[in-house]
Amino acid sequence: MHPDIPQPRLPSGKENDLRVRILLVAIERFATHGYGATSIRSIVEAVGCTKPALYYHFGSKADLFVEVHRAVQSKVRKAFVAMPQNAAPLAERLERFVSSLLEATVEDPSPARLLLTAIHRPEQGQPPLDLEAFHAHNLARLAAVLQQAQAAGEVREDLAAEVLAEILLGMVHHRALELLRGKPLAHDVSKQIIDVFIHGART
Amino acid sequence: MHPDIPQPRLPSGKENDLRVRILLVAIERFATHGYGATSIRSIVEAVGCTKPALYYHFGSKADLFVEVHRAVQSKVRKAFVAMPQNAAPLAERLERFVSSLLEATVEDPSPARLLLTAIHRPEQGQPPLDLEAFHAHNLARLAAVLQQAQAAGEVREDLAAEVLAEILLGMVHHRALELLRGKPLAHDVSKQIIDVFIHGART
DNA sequence: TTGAAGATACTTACCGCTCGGTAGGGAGGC
DNA sequence: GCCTCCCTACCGAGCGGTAAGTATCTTCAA
Repeated sequence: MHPDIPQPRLPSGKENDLRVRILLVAIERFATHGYGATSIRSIVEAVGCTKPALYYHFGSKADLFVEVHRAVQSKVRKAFVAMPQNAAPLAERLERFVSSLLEATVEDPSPARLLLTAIHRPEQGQPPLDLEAFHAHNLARLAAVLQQAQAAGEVREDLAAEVLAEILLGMVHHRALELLRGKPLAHDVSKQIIDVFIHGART
Repeated sequence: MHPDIPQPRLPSGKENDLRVRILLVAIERFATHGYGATSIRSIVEAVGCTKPALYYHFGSKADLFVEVHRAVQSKVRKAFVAMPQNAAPLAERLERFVSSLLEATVEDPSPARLLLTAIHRPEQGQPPLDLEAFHAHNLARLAAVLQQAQAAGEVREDLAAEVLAEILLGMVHHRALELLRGKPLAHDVSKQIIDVFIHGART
């Protein structure tokens, strides 16, 4: 009835305002500084609330971290799921896939930072996350596309599709890591990566 | 003059026994847990000395960390320097290079862990290390080999040698990261990587 | 229509612990 | 007597987490 009144309390109105704000700040902080080096104090200071407010919505630092990962994983998973539905030629499918991952990282580096760190550099004391399953799922998606290309005679069959998928994902991960370090993307970087992956470095 | 006398003090005799022991433990700890999560207390406990003993030999935690990196970088640099002197065919040179890096990592994962972490996940609060220069130097070594192969007509020239070197190094870094996560090396993994790098995934 | 009960969503103020680092002293060789 | 090398004992700061109180909204009996 009075839509522009401050509406000081309650979830219903704007979907748990403070909880969402904490989560967004936490994503950025955990992504930038890691688990151990991110203090609850720094989060609540950035949000503009107090510690018990945070502990009211998230039971502990570990719980908050798990929640952060849950939010980010579901977002990234979509890029991997969307790929196989594309019906274009192999090179173009792979190129779009790589491009979508890299450009999403340019727009918002936090998910990539969070996931790559959690996979390659889990910290002691941080809660377990089962990224193995997440990683395996994404790898399987990519491998399925390559296997399909193997069946069509476009891709060599002496190496398993999983091995090839692992190699390609390695190229992408590495380029993403370089991007996170600050190296800007050339406009045709996805094309370059896929071209080398498919045709190799030979003449 | 008295080379085999115990000589309980002073650097000369056994090269500063305690200092070396601290350094070795610190390499392993910093590599395993990172800078922030490694406490001086845990190091001296593992070594079997006290904090002031450590602070006597290394002025601060940051200084110790820099010293650790200095020791490790000079070790790894050798693998990159040794490669170009090899006069075998391209595929074999690259394969040996990859193989030497990966197998050194199996023997002692600390250097790889330390360097890859410092490059991809520097922590706030940790001292600056100028890994940019280290990374650029290693990349240039690899690029030089590829440029030589380009001149010999073995490698495509539409992509710069640096771009190809970056891609290959990405494949190696990624495989090393997987190794550090626990995925064991297949006996022919270096061959697979180089084969895909040179010939691509196509049929 | 009201007003007490209760749930919700926070606040201020504190706790115990671990951290990097140090003051000051002592043992032993030159 | 001095220098090297290392010890015991301590410091202030920052950490994750909490006890206890408070303002606001919801519910429902009188």
